[in-house]
Amino acid sequence: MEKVKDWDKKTLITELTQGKEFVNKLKNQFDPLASPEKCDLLLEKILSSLDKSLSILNWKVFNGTKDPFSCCSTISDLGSLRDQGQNKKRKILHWRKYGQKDILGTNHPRAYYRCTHRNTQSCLATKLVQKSDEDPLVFEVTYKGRHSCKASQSSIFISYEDQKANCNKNQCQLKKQKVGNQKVEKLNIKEKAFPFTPLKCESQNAQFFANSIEPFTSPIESESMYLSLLPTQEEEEFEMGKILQSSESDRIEFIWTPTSVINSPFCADWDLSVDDPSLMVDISEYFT
DNA sequence: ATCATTTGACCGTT
DNA sequence: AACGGTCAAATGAT
Repeated sequence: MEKVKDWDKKTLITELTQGKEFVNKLKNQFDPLASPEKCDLLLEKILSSLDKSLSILNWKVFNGTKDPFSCCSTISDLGSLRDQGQNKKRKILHWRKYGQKDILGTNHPRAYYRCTHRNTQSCLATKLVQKSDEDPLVFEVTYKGRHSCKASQSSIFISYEDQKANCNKNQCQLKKQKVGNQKVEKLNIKEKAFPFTPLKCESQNAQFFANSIEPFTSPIESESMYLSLLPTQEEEEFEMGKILQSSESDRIEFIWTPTSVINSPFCADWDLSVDDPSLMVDISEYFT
């Protein structure tokens, strides 16, 4: 874990240093002979460095840690995550599995999850997780309903833009579509593209994905990852059971371009689960 | 002891 | 009857 922290810190310093260098270069471009293309390129690089740096810091912030370079975190005010660092207290996850089914015509079973606060706060959000038949590295996560629990009303979120930038570090695809007469969100996660790849990918972990991934309309904490984005106006209109007109144009699709996994500033953080036996579920056992 | 997961049973829909 | 979704007792983990 210490190595991860150091690595994380190094990444941040590297990014900021690079950014500074780009700014200096850009400064030198301010002569009448400099090409606008070169300036644009430098600007892009600067923005990229800043984005990456912010991603690191933002992750730390919304992960509830006081030390920006501390990997283990607590969101105690939400009563949702307990410190897993030194003491081995049980983590309270946001999702609880309540079933698993083999689905006709698919190669992998479908797992059913509901919000942990279903009974205590009548939160009816559920999600389904199923490994894709087309690409065994992809997990299809379908979200139904919105969270109404306290955690969902927390104000610990970062901005939409920052969150989206964070998501850019993952290779994922988010669709909003209709299943039956319900609108749901479908999130396809390519597990190999997950930023904790360098540390954790060998022990591919379905349970991890199932428990950690949030749709951006569900602003709640997650285990080791925070994909939640603040809901847009459009998302606000999206409610369970609310039947809206559906057409191809009605379907919203975000495709985030993959970025380097190894260089991702997120990488350092994904180690949270490494020492967590609850996350060490053999994926082959789970999905075959 | 408490909380989470597993898994067969059950139920509603088609 | 078959299927997908949920329940709940048994089991496992902390």
